Amino acid sequence: MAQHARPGRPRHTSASTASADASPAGTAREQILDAAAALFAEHGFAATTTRMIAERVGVRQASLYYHFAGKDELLIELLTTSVRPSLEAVRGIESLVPDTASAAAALYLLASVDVETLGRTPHNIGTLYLLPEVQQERYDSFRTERQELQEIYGRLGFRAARAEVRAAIAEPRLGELLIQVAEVVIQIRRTRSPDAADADAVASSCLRLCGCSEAAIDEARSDARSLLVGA
Amino acid sequence: MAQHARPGRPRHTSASTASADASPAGTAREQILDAAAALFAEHGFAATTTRMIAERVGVRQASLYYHFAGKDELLIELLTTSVRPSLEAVRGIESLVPDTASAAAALYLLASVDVETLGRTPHNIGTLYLLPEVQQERYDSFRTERQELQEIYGRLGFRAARAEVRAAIAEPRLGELLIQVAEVVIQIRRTRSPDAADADAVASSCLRLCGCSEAAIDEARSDARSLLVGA
DNA sequence: ATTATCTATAGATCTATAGATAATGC
DNA sequence: ATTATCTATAGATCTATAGATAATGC
Repeated sequence: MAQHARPGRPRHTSASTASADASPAGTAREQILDAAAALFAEHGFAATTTRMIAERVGVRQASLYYHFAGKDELLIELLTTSVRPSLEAVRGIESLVPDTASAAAALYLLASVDVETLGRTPHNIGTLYLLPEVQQERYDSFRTERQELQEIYGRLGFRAARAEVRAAIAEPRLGELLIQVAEVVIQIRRTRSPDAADADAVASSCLRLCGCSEAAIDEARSDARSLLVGA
Repeated sequence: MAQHARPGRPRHTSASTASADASPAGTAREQILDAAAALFAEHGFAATTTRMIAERVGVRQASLYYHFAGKDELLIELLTTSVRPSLEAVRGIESLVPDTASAAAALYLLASVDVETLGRTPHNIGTLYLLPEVQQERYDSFRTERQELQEIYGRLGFRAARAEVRAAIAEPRLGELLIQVAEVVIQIRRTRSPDAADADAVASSCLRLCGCSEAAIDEARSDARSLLVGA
């Protein structure tokens, strides 16, 4: 085993590592978070028991409590460390994009980055935001962040939109629609792995939904690529 | 009480009806299903206990089992009786629309009806399809139906799409995107009540996503209305 | 007699804590 | 001595069943 020998009583180890899973270890803490993420995403929060998590890691149920105060803390930690950074990555795009670039290029870039991020998170962790439990007040701060992302979509989309669309759909509504389009990746991942074609389809769809012409979309796509290289 | 006196031991009745809820009764069975729908949608399936359901109805927890074999049966019944019919309502649209009408009008109509239905179900019951539990094999038949709806979106959308879009996005992918746009209503209902402007915004967005021009959208909107009147 | 409820409770969890133990590291 | 696990278990549920009971209806 490449596992570096560390202090502490050894694990019970009964066929746990034998599982064909890709469990490249990491610290015990990371292993637990990874198992919890996979199970929360697949079964939901309430339906996932601490025993299920422990079994997947290969430790006894009670051992989780050496690393975490409780089940809630696992979800909080996952929302904080895995989902929040993806929002922050995206947050910079609005300011990063120079005024000379079209809003359409910025929106294309935003959607691409968002889709890319959601598409690569382990265990489709983006689903955690959709869990019914996260609707509770208790998780307000996380929903506030999604709200912020939605507003960025709204602002960029509104700037990119053609006049008729701006007249028909208010900015906040446009934000709701665009983030919804980007999050199709979460649904896609339930049945298959999204690829580059999906990323382009989603980003282009955001622009089409704003009423951009095909020529404008082609331009935005290539502008977005040069922005990405320039950064 | 307008409640018609029926056989059976009376309920314990401790301030249960005092709750400010709109509980226009109906049969006990209906009351239980209504309570379950509200709680499943708000807290999820696993996090909702049979005690919570019983309390909302105003009966003792064990009394539920006179009407239902178990908690699972409640979810099955809700998926069957409340969600399935909305799919069936929509299913007819594809065939109903005469060939003389544009595919764009048919897509506009489909999205409008879908949004209307999702927008009016009690307790935003459309969320039930999104519960993690419904991903399990056990509920395959219900996901198959959503799949069918998605295929209808794909076919109509592909027919309505302009050539450049058909070249860029395959029909099944288009279906995924369009159903995702329609289901923004479920998200909207978490914070506010969707209105007619939302319905038009969603339906128009579906057409824009297919690359339709504003003129084509205006025409589709008015054609959809006359189709609705004609039926 | 039939119906729809109730009370009481068994059996199966599930979360979290207490205290023991088997390693490493000084 | 410190660390990370283990075993054992308390206390709190939660689901579902058994059997009693309070109505109506014949």
